Amino acid sequence: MRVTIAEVARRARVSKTTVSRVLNNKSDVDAATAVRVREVIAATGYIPSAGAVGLAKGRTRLVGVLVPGLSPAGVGEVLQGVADVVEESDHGLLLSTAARGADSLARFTHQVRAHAFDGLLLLDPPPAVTDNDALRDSDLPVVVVDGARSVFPSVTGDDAAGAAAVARHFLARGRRRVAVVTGPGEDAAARLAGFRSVLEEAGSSLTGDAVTETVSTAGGGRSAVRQLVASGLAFDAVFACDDVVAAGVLTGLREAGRTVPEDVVVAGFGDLPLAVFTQPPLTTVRRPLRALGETAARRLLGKLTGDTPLDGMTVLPTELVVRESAP
Amino acid sequence: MRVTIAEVARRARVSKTTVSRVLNNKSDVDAATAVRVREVIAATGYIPSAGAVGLAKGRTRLVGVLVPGLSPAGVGEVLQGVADVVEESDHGLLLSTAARGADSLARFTHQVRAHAFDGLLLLDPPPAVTDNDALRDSDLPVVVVDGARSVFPSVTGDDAAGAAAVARHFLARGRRRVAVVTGPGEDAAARLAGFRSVLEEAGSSLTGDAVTETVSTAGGGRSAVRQLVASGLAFDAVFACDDVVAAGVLTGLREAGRTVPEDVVVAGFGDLPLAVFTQPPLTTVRRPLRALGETAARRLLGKLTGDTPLDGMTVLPTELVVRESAP
DNA sequence: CTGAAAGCGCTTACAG
DNA sequence: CTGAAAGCGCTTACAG
Repeated sequence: MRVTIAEVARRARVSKTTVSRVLNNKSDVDAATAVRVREVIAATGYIPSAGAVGLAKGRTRLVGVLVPGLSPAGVGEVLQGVADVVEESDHGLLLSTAARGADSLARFTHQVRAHAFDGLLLLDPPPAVTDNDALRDSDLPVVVVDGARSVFPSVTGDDAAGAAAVARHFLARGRRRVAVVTGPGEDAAARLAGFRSVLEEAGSSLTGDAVTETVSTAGGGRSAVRQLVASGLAFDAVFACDDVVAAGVLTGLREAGRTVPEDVVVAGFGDLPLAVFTQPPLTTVRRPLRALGETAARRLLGKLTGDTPLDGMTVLPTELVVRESAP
Repeated sequence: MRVTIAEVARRARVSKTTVSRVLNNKSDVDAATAVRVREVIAATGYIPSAGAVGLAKGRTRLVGVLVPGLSPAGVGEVLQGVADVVEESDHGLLLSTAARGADSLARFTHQVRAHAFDGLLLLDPPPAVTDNDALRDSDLPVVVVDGARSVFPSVTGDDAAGAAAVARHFLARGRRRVAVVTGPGEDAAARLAGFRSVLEEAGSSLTGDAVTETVSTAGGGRSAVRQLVASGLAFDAVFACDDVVAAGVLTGLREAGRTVPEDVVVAGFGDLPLAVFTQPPLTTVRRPLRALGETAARRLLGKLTGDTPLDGMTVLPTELVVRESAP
């Protein structure tokens, strides 16, 4: 049989109220009484029921996390950062996935309405989530990681600065005929913008031909290079807005008989695990994935446990990682 | 103000009992009454408090999942499989990490004792977890994924068969002088055993010199090759018990001036995302990661929602994936 | 310093 | 078919 607060109270010959006081470290308990209660707690291995405490206190000590999916590279790292902070604060992590579209959204909305958690972390949320009525109506504390133009407080990496660092690196190495392979979405757009700004400052510029938009896969990078080569455009550097795409670019260049980094230097974005395994290894931009998760979680918990107000956007620095693809 | 069952009852002019009946789809409710109650529920957007339901029913509708960490390759895939099944069954997923050693374990034990979830999934759990007293004492349903010799019901991949397939592939290609780079741990041992058994059946065998144990990193694979080359052993094939190690083996061979796959063929294990990005891409063994998660979750939920008994070990097939490193 | 009682928001016998 | 009451296991005014 499960031991309850009533059982502890009986054994310690006090009321449940007093046991509760000891449990919650309230003052106003006689030292000797407290000791006795603690002894009984230790002897019985009593742990308060999370559910009952939650109901009585009106909070769950649970933090919800909504992720786009668990397999995409990077999600695990961010989540690890979140978990580290949340676990340390003695909260639980309730994980939800947005992988199944409308169905996922319905489930998620339900959880919000059911008060399944005290606070919420949104990883790269789709608009359907951030515009969600249930979420807006609730006064649930929310922090977004990597959500573009979100109405909620957010934490993100300085991707534009990272892309700018790549551009500067290219220029410093004397590469002037630069091509870009970009993906769909706002993240890629922000990177492209950061990259372009440096080029323009330097009096160089990116012509329309030099920018290829493709899908964010290795296949996309490879065919973008084929297209670039076929167009006859001369280029001695390629910036891909994503490491996976960059890996495809490497393959495409190899097939086209161009050497890397001699003929063409290549840089990616993200510093995914694969970046060190390509041939040659990729120069890329590291996003502080773990720190993004940690920071977001810390801000949320600050709101939950203290009263740190929640607003604005935190931007974490990115870092240029130089490897052989663009030394 | 939050709308409660009492409020719904008041508006529908029935008792809370009746609202509860409608909520839980009990029969014995007048059709017209049920309609009226449902209308009020819809109008108010009422959702039962997860905490209160949990307390009253004695279950949380939460499934706990303990992972070794979120960044290691493969964990995300398994977790995705788990999430798909758990979310579909209308349960929540309470995620815990074993990344912080004793501290993590204490937290985890606490959750078990606090009845924070109705059932538990353990991913590649350390002995400290499976031997945990709190866990054994509780009658919590548990399913283990990839736990060697676990006392709990488990789901795992047929690694030995996968390794055997690699050995057969090598032999079929006429490679007789085979070396193995293995890691620490029982997983690696199982793979080595499967590999070795095929070789012995074929009258070939693996001498002590041909087996190098190293750490499970690219650096480990690289130095293992250096060592192998330095030893003067002749070899025309390398089986690495892990893709990351295999990637290091590739590097080591390149440095030693051996071509892959001409001089030496190489196979890894795991089919991690990086396997397609190495040069040449890796022949390897695919473990059914997502299916492992799905199967484990399905078994656990079968126990929770139905009464499917829980025992024994489910072994899922692995698959040889042939790429250019060992065509 | 301590306890009886009410309350958190539900569900479940029990009685009708 | 329906409701009053007790109960799930805690916490929190309130009174002493």
